[in-house]
Amino acid sequence: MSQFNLSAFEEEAHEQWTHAFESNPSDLEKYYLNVAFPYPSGAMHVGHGRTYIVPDVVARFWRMRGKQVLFPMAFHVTGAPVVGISKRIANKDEKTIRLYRDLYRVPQNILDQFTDPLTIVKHFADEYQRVMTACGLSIDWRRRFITVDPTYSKFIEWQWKHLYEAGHVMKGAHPVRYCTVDENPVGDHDLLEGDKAEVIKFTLVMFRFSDAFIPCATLRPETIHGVTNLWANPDVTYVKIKLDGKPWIVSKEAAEKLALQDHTVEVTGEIRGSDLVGKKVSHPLCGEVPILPAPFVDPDMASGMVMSVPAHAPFDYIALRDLQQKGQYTEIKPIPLIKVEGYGEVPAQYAVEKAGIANQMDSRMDALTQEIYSAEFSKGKLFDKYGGKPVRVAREEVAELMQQKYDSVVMYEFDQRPVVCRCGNKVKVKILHDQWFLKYGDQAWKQEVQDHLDTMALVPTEVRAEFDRTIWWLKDWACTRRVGLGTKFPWDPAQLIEPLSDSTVYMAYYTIAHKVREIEPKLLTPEVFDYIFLGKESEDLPEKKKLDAMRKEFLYWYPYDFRFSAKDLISNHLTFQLFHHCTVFAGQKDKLPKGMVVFGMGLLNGAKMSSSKGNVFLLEDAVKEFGGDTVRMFLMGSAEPWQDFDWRNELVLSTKKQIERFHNTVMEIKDATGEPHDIDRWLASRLQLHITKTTEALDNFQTRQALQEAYFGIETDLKWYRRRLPKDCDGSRELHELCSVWVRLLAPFIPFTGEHLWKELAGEGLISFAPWPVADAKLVSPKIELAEELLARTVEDIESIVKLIQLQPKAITIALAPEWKHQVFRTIATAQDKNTVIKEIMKDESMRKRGKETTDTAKQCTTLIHRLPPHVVAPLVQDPINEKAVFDAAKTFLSQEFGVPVHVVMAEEAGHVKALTALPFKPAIIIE
RNA sequence: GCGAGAAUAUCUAAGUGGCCAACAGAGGCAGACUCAAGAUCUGUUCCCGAAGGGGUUCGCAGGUUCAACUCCUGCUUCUCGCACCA
Repeated sequence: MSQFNLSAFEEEAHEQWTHAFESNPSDLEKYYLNVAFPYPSGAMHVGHGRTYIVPDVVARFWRMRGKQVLFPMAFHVTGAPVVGISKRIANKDEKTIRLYRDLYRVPQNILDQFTDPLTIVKHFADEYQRVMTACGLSIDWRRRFITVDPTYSKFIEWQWKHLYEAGHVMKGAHPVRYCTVDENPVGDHDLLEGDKAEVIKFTLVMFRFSDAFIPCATLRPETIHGVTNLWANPDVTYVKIKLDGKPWIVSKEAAEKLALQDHTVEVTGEIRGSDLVGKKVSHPLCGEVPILPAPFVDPDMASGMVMSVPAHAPFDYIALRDLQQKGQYTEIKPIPLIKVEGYGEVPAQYAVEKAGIANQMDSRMDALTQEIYSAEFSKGKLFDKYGGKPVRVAREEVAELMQQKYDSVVMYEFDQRPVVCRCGNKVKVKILHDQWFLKYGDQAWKQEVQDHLDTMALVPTEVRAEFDRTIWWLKDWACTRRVGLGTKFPWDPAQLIEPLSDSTVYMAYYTIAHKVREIEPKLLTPEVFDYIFLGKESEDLPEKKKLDAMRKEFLYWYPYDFRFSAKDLISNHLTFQLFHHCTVFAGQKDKLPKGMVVFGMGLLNGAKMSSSKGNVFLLEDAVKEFGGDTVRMFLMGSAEPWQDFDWRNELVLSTKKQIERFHNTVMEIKDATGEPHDIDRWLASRLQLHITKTTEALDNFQTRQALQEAYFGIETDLKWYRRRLPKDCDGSRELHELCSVWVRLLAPFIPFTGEHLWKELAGEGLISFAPWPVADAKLVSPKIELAEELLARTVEDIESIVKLIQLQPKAITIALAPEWKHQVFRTIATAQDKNTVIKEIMKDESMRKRGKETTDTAKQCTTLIHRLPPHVVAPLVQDPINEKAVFDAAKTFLSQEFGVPVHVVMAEEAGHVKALTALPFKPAIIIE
């Protein structure tokens, strides 16, 4: 007799699985699924577990359904993070070392080698494979690769050649966050502060000051007509510079920034802010305006000089008001120039006064500024004397004018500050040259992708909106890098292909990964891949025989059926890969991806899993502690894939008990020898339903739903079945078939236990390849199920009455409704018009004779019909069951259940008032 | 701020107009078995009830409907994404 011992089952199964899931083209229909490959920079936690177990369950399901399934895996090692990690380890950074030594438990001798980034990813790639195998993932490991393999690099080069030829790769300049100390662009994760800051474009409006220009940065160049003065900070020292040879006056900080933004900057002198105050500058369009003192002007914000438009900018309005209240500059009046509905003559004044704002410190100032900004931008129009154009048009025109006529430039600046690098230095905006882009901003390309997306299957359907939005939101993507691991950029070998951009068509590479290795990398020209993937013939192809084999693999497997990934990849990777597929396989619509399944996130004890915070539970530990099947079943059963799930050890523990219970039940009943009873037919009928529902659920990737049906659904039925069996019988020989079905339905979820039980059941071969159960329509009997439901409901009713009256019953009588009540029931259930149905019934003379009894019955039946599920009412009308026969047959069972004699009579024979309440499907119950 | 979702009993969670006091699991409580613990099994787990019933519920406030957990409107709260990074 088999004892429940998960780790023994696991060992048994692993032995048989070693090469079992290596998959080759065959005569069978294929099913190709894949998952976003991991970046192995650390150990796997249980959150990763689900990401890979869901596709495995699906893979196992389709394999059992007779498809040739390909489930490959590889490792993404390109990029910068591990380079940083290796540096930190080399620098003996305590926090990093603790993470790797203590949490990920990397042995010291290996940790010592982590100063080399490639060693890190190779170490964890091996670990990933080990843990994935421990989880029972049915992966074809022959196809494993890492993204710096020379052959893979060749494949990337081929892919990029196509992108380039399609005109999607472009060289350009690009503003980036830049640290002048590190002399490097700064990514989100390198920021101490300001990760939400965006780079925005300021127009510099040029005011002439003697022989130089003072540039004022603004987002609203169209308000130039309303400038009444400039603001300068009297406590700041400004510098005179030559910007590209032209004399300017800006803050010191601004001079440094401009130097990073494609300009030559030569500092020629200094001038104190206080020396500027009171002077006049000439307005670019007409006349002169004064420079006023303003301590609030931040030299580190854009040019360090501000133009004041008090009619439209609340800050300017208040600053001016403050000065005027001290009796200064009273001659200056706000000059309105934009008309916008609902903001009076002078919008800034109107808004400030309406809000009752007293001074610049008011916390509502920002919101107010934003409000006016938006209102004017969307609805505002310039006054006729200034051209009468909408704000959005005028803005462009003034910006244009400044650059054409006044040698103004665009200045990039953050929309909020401070932005601080990890090193503590302030981050600036730098324009990077020799930067290459993928033109995701290209409208035609977007449209191609959109057209294809519309034909794809997306699970869950809600994510479609997010994909749609991403496609149109994507802008050109900087696709080369200077640091990290990766493939050299073909058109500039000093740079590397950006890591997200090198992992977009690799699903096609899987189809040949194990074979392409046999060819020397240097022979892998673009022509070779053109032949394999596109069928393009060319002269002198090397190793033609091998290429043909690969071509065959590709044609057999591609396109992939489903790609699985966590939902945070929608806005980049998952959409990128569609762009790339559309280009590389242009003109071959049948090679484009067919579907995607997007997952939710993982929580640990209710909190987000995070390696850096130490809130992780390592997958390997989970498998060791609870067993692979337990981890699988828990992860699949606690939520549907696209929902967030929460890992809690207590719950996992009870999952293990469930598997044990399943194992023990199967072992108990599989060899039952009893003769089949009527209830066996019921059980068989129910089983077909569970087969159908489990299959449907897995068809739709609903792992939780499937598990509910396949595990709990069958278990509950089995309980009722065993309760219904005669005392001396512990099951019929037909239970063997039930066990066989049951074990197979659960095999995708708990394959280790599955393999073991399959052997115990003397099943043929491995359960991993056993045929998936198919519901047999001949075994389905709605009538038997309905009769059983009647019985179960009646038993429930009796139980609840017995409990309520707290009497020890001596006998139970079940009184059945007479035929005329069934007639009433049927008439009401089928009635079109609920209002006239009673009249209809009363047309019958025998009904009329019963008078009130009939009307009461009609009312009760109406209520009852509402309460019964449709699946009960419908058959009751079409093909009524013989209640007498049902209860007569169950008499023994009923008296056994309640320990008293049970009588079954027709209501009119009962001679008891209670009997009169009998209704169809709800017999009267008389307890004495 | 913008975009995409979510809110159901102690927890996880099913439920898209009448099957609903609401599937299932976990947990709690009571009981059986046991010397005992664990495991297992049974009952119970919003309130009331000595006859299968009644009452109040599914974030908050309204609305549509004979009928709403389910549809509509507004509000509140939460999660995810907003990129040059895997």
